[in-house]
This record gives sequence, C-alpha cells and structure tokens, in this order.
Amino acid sequence: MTANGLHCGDCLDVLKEIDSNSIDLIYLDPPFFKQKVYKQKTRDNSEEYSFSDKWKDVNDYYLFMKKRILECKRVLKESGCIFLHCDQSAKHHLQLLLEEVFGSSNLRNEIIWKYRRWSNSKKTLLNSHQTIYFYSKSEIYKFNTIYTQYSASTNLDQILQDRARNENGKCVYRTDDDGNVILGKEKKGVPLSDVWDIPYLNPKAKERTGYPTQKPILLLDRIIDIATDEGDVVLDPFCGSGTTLVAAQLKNRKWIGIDVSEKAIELAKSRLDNPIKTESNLLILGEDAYKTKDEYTENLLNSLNVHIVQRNKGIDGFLDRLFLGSHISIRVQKPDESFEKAKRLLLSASNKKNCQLKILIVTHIGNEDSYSPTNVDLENNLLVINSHDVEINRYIEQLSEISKTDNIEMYHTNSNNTKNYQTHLQ
Amino acid sequence: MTANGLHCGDCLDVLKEIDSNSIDLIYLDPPFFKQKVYKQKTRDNSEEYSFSDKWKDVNDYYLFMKKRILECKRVLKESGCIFLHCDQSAKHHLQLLLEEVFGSSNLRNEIIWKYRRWSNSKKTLLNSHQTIYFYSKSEIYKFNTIYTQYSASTNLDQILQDRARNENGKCVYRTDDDGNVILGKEKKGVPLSDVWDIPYLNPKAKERTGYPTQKPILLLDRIIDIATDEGDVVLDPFCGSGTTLVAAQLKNRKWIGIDVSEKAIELAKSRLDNPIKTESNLLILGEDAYKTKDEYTENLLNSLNVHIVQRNKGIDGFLDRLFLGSHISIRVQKPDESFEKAKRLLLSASNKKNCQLKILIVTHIGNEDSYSPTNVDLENNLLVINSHDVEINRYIEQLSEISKTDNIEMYHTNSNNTKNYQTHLQ
DNA sequence: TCCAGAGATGAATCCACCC
DNA sequence: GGGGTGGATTCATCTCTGG
Repeated sequence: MTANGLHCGDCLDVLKEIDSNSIDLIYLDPPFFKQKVYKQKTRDNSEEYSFSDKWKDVNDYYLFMKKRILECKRVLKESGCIFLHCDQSAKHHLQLLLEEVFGSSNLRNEIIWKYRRWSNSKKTLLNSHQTIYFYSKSEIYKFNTIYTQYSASTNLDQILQDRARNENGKCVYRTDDDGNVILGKEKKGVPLSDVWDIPYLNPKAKERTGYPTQKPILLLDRIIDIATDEGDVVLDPFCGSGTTLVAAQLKNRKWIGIDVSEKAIELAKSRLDNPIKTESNLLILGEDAYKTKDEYTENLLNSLNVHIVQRNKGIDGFLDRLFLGSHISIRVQKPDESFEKAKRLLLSASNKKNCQLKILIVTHIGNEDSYSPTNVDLENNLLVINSHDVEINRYIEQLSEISKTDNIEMYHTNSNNTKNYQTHLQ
Repeated sequence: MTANGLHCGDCLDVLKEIDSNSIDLIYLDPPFFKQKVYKQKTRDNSEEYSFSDKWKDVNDYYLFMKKRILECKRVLKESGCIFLHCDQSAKHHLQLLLEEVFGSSNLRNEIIWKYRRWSNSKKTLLNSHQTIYFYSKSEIYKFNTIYTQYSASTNLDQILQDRARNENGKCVYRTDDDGNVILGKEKKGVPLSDVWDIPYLNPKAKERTGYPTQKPILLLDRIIDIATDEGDVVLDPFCGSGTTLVAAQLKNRKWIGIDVSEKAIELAKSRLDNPIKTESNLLILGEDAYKTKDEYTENLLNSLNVHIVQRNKGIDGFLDRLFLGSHISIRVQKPDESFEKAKRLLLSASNKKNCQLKILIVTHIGNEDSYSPTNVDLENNLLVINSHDVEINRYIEQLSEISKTDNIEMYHTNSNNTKNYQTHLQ
C-alpha cells in the first residue's frame, strides 16, 4: 500500500494491508464510548453525517480498540509515534490499553488540549479540555522540539545573561573584568508545554464541514510538527472528515486515511482537493488584542462586580444585576475624555441596548466640571460617581486648605502627641 | 472524634476512629511509590521481569490506597466530595480505583492544574500539569458554582438579548410584536473551567520551605470554596505540612489532618497555631508569595494610585503623595471584617508608622453601620470612603424604593419612550 | 422512573454595513 | 472603497420539563 490514499472500511481490515514498520506518525480520534449516535447536518442541510458510538459494555469497546491498536503498533516504524485523542468517558481505559500495548516506559506525554467554549450553567466545573496520549514505539523516536515565546512575566535579562556559580556555589551573573554583564548565548524560547491552548473550532469557522467531532487543523499541525519531517507518512485510522490528512498535505507529509463511512471518505476527498484552514485570529493576535481598555480602566472595572464589555464604544461593562428589568450599563471616563463626551457615549450606547439606568465613573475633574460627590442626572437616569482617586484628592485638598488657614501644625514625629484638626467637609 | 485536630499515624487507623457520614470534603495528595518502581527498574534490565515486578508494586499500591479510599468514602457525608491529587505515574490506576469505589457516574470533574515551570528541554514536551479527580459520594452533593469573567472575545452586549429558535431551528434574537428587542435575564458570568492556571510555588520559596510537595494555597482555596460552606469539615489524610488545614482555617472551615510523619505534624501544628507569626516563617513563605491580599482587595488597590504594602496587618498601601509631610495610609475593608475591626487595625498600624491621615474604604455595609456617602472621623484623622459597589448599591436601593412608592413604571420595551423618574437622593 | 425534546448557553468567526 | 465596528450565527453541552 502506497501513501496518500483514502480507504473506506473497517480500519482493522485496512491496517492489515499496510506494511510493518512503514508509518512515522499515527493520530487516532476513535469513538469515545459515549454510548450514543452522533448526527450532524451541514449548514445548508444538504448532507447528514453520523456515526455510532454505542457498545455492549466497556469490555466490548476495549477489545475493539485493542485489536486495532495492536495493528497500529505493527505498522509504525521503530522511530514512530502514536497520538491518541481521548475524552473523559474512556480515557483511563484507553490509557491502560496503550500501556499494555506500548509499555508504560514509552508514554512520552499526556497532552492536555485546553480551550474555551460556549457553556451553560451546570453543577460541575465547565468541561473544557481533552486529553491526547503520546506514546512512542521505542526508546529512540523522532521528536522535533518546538519553542514558544517567553511569557510576559519572564525577566528576559535574566535569561539572556550568562550565569556561573560563585565560590559559595550560588548562581550569579557572569561579568567581565570591568564588571560588565556578559550576555549569554541566544535562547530559543521556552520548550512547548504539554498543555495546549488552541481555540475550539468555532461554530462559525469556515473550516467546519458539518462532520461531528471535527478537530481544528491547528491541533494536528502541532502534532505533525512534533513527530514528523517533510515526506514522512502520517496515518489516521478513524479519519472522519479528514482533518489529519489535510494538515499533513499542507505540511508536505504523505498520508493514509481510513474510515468506515463512505460519506466521510467523500467529504475528506473533497476537503483534500480544496483545503480550507482557519487561521485563528485569537491565536494570532492573542487574547490581549481583544482588550481595548487602558490599564486604569481595566483595574477599576475589575474592582467592581461588573461584566466587562470589550466591543462597545460607549459601554465598558454591565452590572450583574438588573434594575427594574433592564441591564445597568457602566462607563469609566477615559483620561483624554471630557465629562460631557463620556456621558454622551454612554447614553447613546445604552439607549440602543435599552438600559434604563446608567452609571458613569468620573476619573478626573476638568475646569468646566462642577464638584459634587455623587449625583443623579434625572433627565437621563444617569448616576455619576467620583472615582476613589477623585474623592480622595478632593478631601485632601479641602483639608490642606483648612490646615493652611488655621495654621495647624500637622506633622508629628511623636505619635503620642497627635493633634486633631477640626474641619467641615461638604 | 471532633473537628480541628491533628493526628499522627497511618491514616487507615485514624480514619477508623472517625464517625461515618461526618465529613464534607476530603482532599488527598497521597504518596506514590515512585522510588521503589524506579529502583527496581534500574536494577534489572529484563523487560519481562521489571514489568511484572512493577505490576506487583502497583498492585500493592492499589491495595494500600483502596483500603484508605474506602474508609474515606465511609466518613464522607452523603453530600460530601473527594478531591484526589494524582501524580502522573499513578493517575490512571487511581482513577480506576476511584471509579471502583465511588462509581463512574460520580466522577464530577477531571481538574487539570496547569502551571509554568522552568526546565531544560528534553526529548518530550515540557510537563506542566497535574490532575485532580473530583468525585462526589452521591448524586446530590454540595457544589458552589464559581463564576468568572466572560472572554474578551465575547460580544457580551449582544448576548444580553433574549434568544429563541425560529421554524428552521436557527437561533434568532427574540423580539416582541412591535419588533423591539426583548432583554435577557441577569448574567452571572462564565462558570469556572476545569483547567486551572495557578502558579507553582516559586523555586525560591520552595527552596526555603524544604517542602517540595507543598501545594499552593490558592489551589486549596478554590477546592474549599467549591465544595464547602463556612463551618463545614475538611479532612486531609496525608496532610504533610498542613497547607489544606491552613487554607481551611483561614476560610473558617473545621479541619482534621492526618500524617504518618511526626515532623510533618509538628510543622503543621506550628503553622496552624499561629499562621502569621510562626517563628520558622519559612513555612509560610510559599503561601505568602501568592496570597497576601484577596483578589477583591488587590483589584481595588490596583485601581488607585497607591503603593501596595504586602506584609502589614493593618495597612494595605500608601498613597503616592504625602499629607503635610507624612504618609497617607489606606486600608480596604475585608469581606469577613466589620467596620470597627477594619478601623481599629488601620488606626493602630498607622499610628506606628506616624501616618497623620488614614483612609478606609468600606466594601460592605453591616447592620450596625450607618449610611453616609463619605465622612471624616475627626478624632482620628480618618477619611472613610464607600467603595463604588457600596455606593452603587445604595443608590439603586434608594431608586427602587422611590419607584415602588411612586408606582413608576420603569420597564419599557420601546426605547423611544423612556420615562424619567424624579427623585431626591441624600 | 425514565426518556425525548426543547431551551439556555458563550465563544469567536464571518460578514453586512458604516463612514 | 477599504478599514473598522458591531450584529448574526451555531455547537462531540447540559438542565429542565412533560408525558
């Protein structure tokens, strides 16, 4: 059997046709023992894809998988690796199986694929990860180390400086004879962790085919990068809509795909002819790119019980409670913004969202604005609150005025002799 | 056996002394006999021998754990939960054990604790997570949902609208007969995910405590928040230096700790007797590094122009300006703290530091406290400011009162027809 | 008591619409 | 028009309800 082929049938049968020691990487996304049938229609309702994940019992499932995993091991090269995608329901059974077949010493990593996803309230923590077991066939296996960016909190100087141990065995930065720090060799970055933060294939993504359980190409990209070089052979015995094969093709690897469903094979074929890969904006830009607020505003909002809104020009957040049936919007006055402008933006955005009550937090007092601790704009149902900073400054100014006019000595080095000042605050 | 006790001995023996159905939460971080397995593997190169030998060990371990887990189940209340912290090498065996004892339907979550770690690259991905299994004793169990912020990429302002499905099963925004938007209900936020990003004890702190397996207190905080209320009983059968118990104590939970090591019990005792002043403050350094201010206080302080002070019981920070030559101290009232207590702590600490002017931010209003927007305690030169939350709640309550008494209809589906309300705020 | 179906759900891409 | 703003869309879910 030569590479780059799609095969329809039980992967046990097809695997038997494949030569021993011929495959570099196997990725499996087998049925998960969910005891249900998966059905999904394409967006235009033209096609329905389904597969059954129902079993007599765990043993039935275990045996089914064992036969196929054993064949997988046979066809792998000695330097080959297998990545098995699991979910909660069967993962410990699958890991036991892999341990039995490949040996516990060949477990290289337990990879956690972590993502955020549409949610719902439920009486547990929100399930937002899946597990991929990474085993090698032998001690000597292909592994391309991937480096990632240093985290923002990392002190780069620390990394780039050369280090040595001093006479006490302590770690110090190496300096030259004049006491200047010697820069160390160029660092490549942090080796990739076993927890992968890759966005879940968004419901709206073009990449979606309508096939259930479809995985993002980005996930497979990473696996292929780690375990293969160009020209190597990638095998997916449960290929479904063919994500693995598309990723392999785009990276110039050879591929073999197997699936029992004729429809799946057809779909995979058409995807391979015209591969669409959604480059995740989120991944490219990073989550911070979506955060449009300055640090001060962000901090202030965080100190309140509000839900922060990122994509609205007028509203910075909503309180987590309603007022007479409608949401309460909130805005923090921006540094370069007059009171009037802040108010205008908040009111017009709130109007669109049917917010009855609005809250504006004043962060600086311009010349034209009048002092008043808190006030309500009755015409607009707008509550205006001074920020703590504004409040504090206001009082301190008043106190300073008073102490000046009264010529009170306020500074004491002896705390037992504290004088009090009498004052009237508005 | 009553709560709040440290017991030295094999937890199997001690557990037998504990009443059935008496514990709300059990957290275990059991040892795994890595060493034994490791040694035996290096001693003998015969694959078969080491395999079977290893199995013998794992079975021993399995039996050892099973006896203890069974006792754990017995002492748990029907509504109780168990959180088992697993080492990589034993995790699937431990999960099988838990499945056997508690039943697979009582697995609530597989929690991934993810952290960043320094390491040289080896020929695998960088191992940077651990697993915690969360089982309940029965279908009906205590679970406090924790809500987090929405993702930055969420269009929060639009998902506040109510939705429905149209005749094609597609999701649409719901409108009334006039075509106006219908608002959704109050939003609480996103339920906490099962992947937790909590920093590992930093190497320095770890070095000093000498307790390599000590878990960050934030991790225990979260578990205790999820599974217990105040006054509930927390049990840690392998308590080590007592992190679980310290966390429980700080959160006003009762606790029982067990460990075989007399030294560990002694250390735990000294931490619990006086968690702040412990002479060997090495023990609290790890915790100190990550937990000094609770999150709310931290956020509030960040929104002010203050220098945050970490290790002062009375003062949270200083303003970056002076008042008549002396520093201005500031404190945020803590959630569990009365106004009087907060004031006392701030004043006594400020007195020591010779602060003339002190600022106290009130974060919640108790029954005994009087309402007033801002006031100055002239006797103590203390400025008292309500937090924004307090201020907002105060106003909304007043508004609600007014709208009730005046029988004003505040809810409009037509935004062009917004009624204003006339009110007088104090 | 169980099972099927509907409703609620937030993430994040896509795309219509706006200057 | 093109670059940006903001509205529409939909899911390897989960709870709840009704029969």
